Amino acid sequence: MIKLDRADVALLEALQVNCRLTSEELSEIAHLSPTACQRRLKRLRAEGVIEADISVVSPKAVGRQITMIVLVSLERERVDIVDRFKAAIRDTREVMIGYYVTGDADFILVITARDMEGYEQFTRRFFYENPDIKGFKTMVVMDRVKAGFAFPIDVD
Amino acid sequence: MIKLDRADVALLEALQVNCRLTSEELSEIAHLSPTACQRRLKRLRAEGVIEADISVVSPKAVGRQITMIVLVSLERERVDIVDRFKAAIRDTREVMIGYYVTGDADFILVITARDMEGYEQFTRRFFYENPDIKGFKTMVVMDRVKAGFAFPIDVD
DNA sequence: ATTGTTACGCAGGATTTATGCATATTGGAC
DNA sequence: GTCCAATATGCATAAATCCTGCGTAACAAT
Repeated sequence: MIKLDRADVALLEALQVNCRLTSEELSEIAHLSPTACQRRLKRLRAEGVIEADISVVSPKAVGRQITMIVLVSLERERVDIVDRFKAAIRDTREVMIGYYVTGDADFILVITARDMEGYEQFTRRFFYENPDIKGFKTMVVMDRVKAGFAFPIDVD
Repeated sequence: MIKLDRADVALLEALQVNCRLTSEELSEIAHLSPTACQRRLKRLRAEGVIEADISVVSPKAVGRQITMIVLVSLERERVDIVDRFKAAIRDTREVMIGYYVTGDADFILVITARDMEGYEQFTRRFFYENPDIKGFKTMVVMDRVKAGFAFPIDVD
């Protein structure tokens, strides 16, 4: 785990919400000069603390009308099967989020599709044609109440 | 739904992965001048197609060792109760993602905590003390296989 | 205390973004 | 098809922002 001071935390919390802030704006938040802020960000990105800087696109605005939560159970929890499914998740662009979990299912996925027909086609390709999968259960997202990855960060 | 041409799509798909690309880099992707790319992004942001530009921070790197998926069931599916819980989701920073869903549960949440103790404290505050909640079920995330919001976008 | 390392702020250069203008393209009416 | 208004484009340039080098300050170890 990386050692973070108060300024790092302030920067990270701000950037989790808006990563297009200028160094000037960040300097006000972190109480450092703009240059120091830049350097810290450079370090935080190099160290993998900041994993990515991404734009969140509204699925609905671009024609992806449905979002599905899918609980997936595998035939067996063997390492090779798990790893194979992890790779499938990473290689499949319709899968926005994929977590390997304990509990009711082995994996939980968040998937977008144009419509139900699109989702059905996806299930055919991704689930039914995959012999590693024992079953899956779908929940339709009716409202993306909150979609982000921001969380509170504590000073070390 | 917003009308998107090939260039818009190329831009959006690139920015879903990396929103720190320069206009020059984007111009190569979209086959437009850098200025035109800037204008398109300005429009896409103004129209809400791009909802946010965010940095994804590694929870583990900053001491948030556990991520939980929580299925929440409400006492009743009355509008006021649902809206109240949606507001609670939005107001609670530990909740990174919150979807209102059909199926086994009413809501599905993604929550980070420092450790099990931190998660327990959170459940006390957020679930047990909320009379609107009938029950909740937790799944521990063992591997954040894929965490992002990128999906494929079709040309209109 | 000293010393070495790391981080800082400042100044200035390099790069990127924003803006205004002229021109090109597109969409709608006929 | 033509014509015209609206919209989008690329270019040039101004403004803003980022990056780098340097000297100094701060910190950690002894």
